[in-house]
Amino acid sequence: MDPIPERLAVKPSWLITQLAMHARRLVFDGFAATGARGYHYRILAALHEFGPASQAQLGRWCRIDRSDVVAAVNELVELGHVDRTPDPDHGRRNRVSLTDAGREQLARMDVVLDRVQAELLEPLSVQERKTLTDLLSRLVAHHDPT
Amino acid sequence: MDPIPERLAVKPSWLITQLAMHARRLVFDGFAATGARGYHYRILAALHEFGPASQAQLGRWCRIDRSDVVAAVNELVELGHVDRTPDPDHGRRNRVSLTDAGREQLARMDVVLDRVQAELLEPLSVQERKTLTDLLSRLVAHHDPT
DNA sequence: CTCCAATATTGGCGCCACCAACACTAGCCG
DNA sequence: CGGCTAGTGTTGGTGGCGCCAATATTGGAG
Repeated sequence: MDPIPERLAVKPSWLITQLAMHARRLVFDGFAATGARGYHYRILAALHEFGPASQAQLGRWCRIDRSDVVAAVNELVELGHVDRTPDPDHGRRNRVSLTDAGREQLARMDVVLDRVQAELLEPLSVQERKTLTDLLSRLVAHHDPT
Repeated sequence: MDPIPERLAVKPSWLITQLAMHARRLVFDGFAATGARGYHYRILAALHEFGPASQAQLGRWCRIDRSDVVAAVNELVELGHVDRTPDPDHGRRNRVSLTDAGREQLARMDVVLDRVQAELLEPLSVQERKTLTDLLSRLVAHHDPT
């Protein structure tokens, strides 16, 4: 019961945004236990992979607006997951770096996210998951000027 | 340049939410020309397909919270796209119905959305689009208890 | 030296989703 | 019939996410 209007149910843009909503809910609920949110994971992941960086660089890597990076880094500093120090070689620039606690938090969030992926794709076979990921990757790459 | 952290790029939940962001942007930009937004289209589509209904019913069909339906219907009434009249058979309930102007607006928005789908899926072949839509439909159905 | 690009920060906006509380109504069931 | 439960409309608030403008400051190019 409570069918979805055909006009919507048929449109890829609807399917994608609806599924994204379910995904965000799963991620949000999972992260809630760790006291974090999406922006935190993105920044921790970037720092872990690329090393210490300025906030502007983090924003470009994570697809987060500079002004939102400020707030997220504030929170991460407060939580002790990152350090923010002035860049010695560059007056105005900050140097954000991962702490040990941040690394641990990242590991915790990875566990959560693995569970979320499994739950999100539960109805699909391994082959289908691969197909879906491939198609999505191509679309994201196409729409991300990067 | 400005690569996406591997941890993110690999996760279906990231791909889906990122693609959803691009989709929402395309839809938003397209709808801007018509002076409407997503909620409006959903409600107009439901009214066109299922006929006049209460606000609570619209919310269930469109996956919109009751309180948000209030605001959206207010805007649609203001725009002259729907009528809101008290349900004669049911004291508290309203009866929301589509106007001629609403039907025309829905047609305009359909044109916009068709263009958006084409742009969104541009890199994919016809067969791939079908595959993607099928996979997404199954996932959405799985996560939508309704 | 001057001008331009980049950086950090503040403050604000909008969409979408969600929740709690209230007032009221309909319908059911004892 | 009376009272309770479920459903309805409405107000008001919260939060995540994405985005933009303005400001102050700094580095580097020309």
